[in-house]
Amino acid sequence: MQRSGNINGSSAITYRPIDQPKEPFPAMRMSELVGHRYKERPAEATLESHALLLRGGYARQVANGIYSLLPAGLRVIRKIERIVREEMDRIGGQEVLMPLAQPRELWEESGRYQSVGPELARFKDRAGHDMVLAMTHEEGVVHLCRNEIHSYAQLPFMVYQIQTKFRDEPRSRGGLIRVREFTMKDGYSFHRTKEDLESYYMECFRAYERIFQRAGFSNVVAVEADSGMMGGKISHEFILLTEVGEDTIATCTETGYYANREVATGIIQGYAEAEQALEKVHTPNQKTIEEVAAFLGVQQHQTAKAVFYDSDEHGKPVIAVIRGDREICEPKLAKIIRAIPTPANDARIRGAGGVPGFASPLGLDKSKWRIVVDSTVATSNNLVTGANEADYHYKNFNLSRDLPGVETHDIAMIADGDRTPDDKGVIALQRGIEVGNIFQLGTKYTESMGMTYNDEAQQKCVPIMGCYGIGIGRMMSSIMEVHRDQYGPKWPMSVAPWQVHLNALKLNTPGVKEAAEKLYADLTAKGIEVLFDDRDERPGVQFADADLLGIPVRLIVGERNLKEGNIEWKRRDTGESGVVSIDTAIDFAIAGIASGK
RNA sequence: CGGGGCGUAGCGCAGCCCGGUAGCGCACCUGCUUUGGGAGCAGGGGGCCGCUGGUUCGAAUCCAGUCGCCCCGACCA
Repeated sequence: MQRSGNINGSSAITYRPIDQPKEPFPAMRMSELVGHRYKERPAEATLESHALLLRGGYARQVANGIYSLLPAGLRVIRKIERIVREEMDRIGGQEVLMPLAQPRELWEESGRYQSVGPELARFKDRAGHDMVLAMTHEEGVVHLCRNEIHSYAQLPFMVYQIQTKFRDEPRSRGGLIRVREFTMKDGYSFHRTKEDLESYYMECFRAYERIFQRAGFSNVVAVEADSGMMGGKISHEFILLTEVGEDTIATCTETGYYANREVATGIIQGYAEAEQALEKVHTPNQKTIEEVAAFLGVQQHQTAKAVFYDSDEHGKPVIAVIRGDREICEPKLAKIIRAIPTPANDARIRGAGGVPGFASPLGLDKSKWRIVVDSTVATSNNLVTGANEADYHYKNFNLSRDLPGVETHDIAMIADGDRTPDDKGVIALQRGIEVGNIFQLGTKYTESMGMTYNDEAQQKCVPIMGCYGIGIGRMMSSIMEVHRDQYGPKWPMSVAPWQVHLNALKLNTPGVKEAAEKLYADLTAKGIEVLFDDRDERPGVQFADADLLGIPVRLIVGERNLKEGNIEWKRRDTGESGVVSIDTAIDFAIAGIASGK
């Protein structure tokens, strides 16, 4: 299979089919399974998936945001990885493996040794060399590839890995959803042209849709995102919409608009009215928007508030102005001032002539301040704003009249009920978990790290990069969060740690053990991934454990049905159950597995 | 980094105010009885009461410090 859109004579990436037979994971006996399950909910778990992760014997915490995986958990992880590998291979990815520990020099080449904060773990090796633990592998991949690629004929290509990352997050939480050490699939593609990157980016986009669909997610949406510290322009996050998510997403099902709240734009209602004369009013000790609005008897949207930040890119203090009923979206502001907005302290504000609590862009020395006004202030009239004088505000501030020519941008945080950018729908905010992301990176890393190739005219060119991440452990916890009931997870067949859970009840009654052992042997011989509960446990214990292990198909050998030559079956997902003749049980299991659920 | 909470057996917790040398449930081990949704009885093992220092005749308990974990916020591919 060849990808269409062969650009500028460059060779395309060769896609590979994925229909090779899969090696089954080993069958095993529950009496030998390492990792116990328990009844009591762990105190530290706040999310259901976190509680089940621990209760089901999938993982154990070692330190804050650092986990070990037990066999049951690792099997789920391996299944997820298998799906990811197949889809990455299918779009022509080649698997590589780069180190977690890397020398400082590599990160100085890209500039990130300085630009990234304390979440980049740094240490010295025994020889005193500065080292880092990679939090992502752009540096690693450029280092790896820059000496392998010399000609345009070698582009494009994509390499990927499934490797540990370490990020010293200020705060991890939620089981495997947000951790410091985690496994990520990260892929990197290299292209000659922007167009080639864009077309491959879309291929990867579609591969991601297949991955999430195969892993059992029905409501993952791709949203426009902020590329943040990664650099680059276009990026998408794949967000699983769920109430327990940490990210907030602006969504509109009517128009299909989806964007991370950090970058979401929309149409915010304006309040236009006839301009009235500017008037200074005494507002003793009324500092917050709530206080001022109440004191003057106006709505919050009839005010403008000023928020101070330290230094734009030129070191000037920043005053951001927005209508009083709205919040500033700091990532948007960051792009405009080309610096991370950090709130300014009072001394800094006063030092430049501002009056905290009664601040306003009116009357500020424009040579000392970077003034950025949000569009909401432009679309409303007669606002109340500070007078830059203690205990005084102005009424009837009108931007175009009173502060003509000031820098006006969209720096507002979008809210429930705003109109979509095309004005055809209404935005609703939803919570979600970011399970993957893709970036059109550009040349940030290839350029800074000196990766070049020769084109047809012997000219040195810099490859254009894309990068593509998926959090493997985060996917596992997210699947558990979505597919579960009060008793445990309900693993989709594609990621289930085992395909069939075989119970033997009253193991020591005549015939039961023999029948179950034979079924276990036959299932195993057919290449079915079966977990055989061969313990002489009471039925309640066995069933509770089976629920916590969440295996899709359960087969129960018990005295009661065995008399008729039958065994019972039960589906973990639907709760359906029935009996089937022991002679056809294997075909029944195979059919259940083949149904893919 | 700011605010709050908690560290006592593998897990969940009581005891701490009011100081006297540690207890309950689950789990684990032995025996008997049980066996289709986390059984019953009997017996048993397991604790530097997070760590360090102080007060005291005596500290799980009071005081100081320190480390760790959890939650909220800030932060964040």
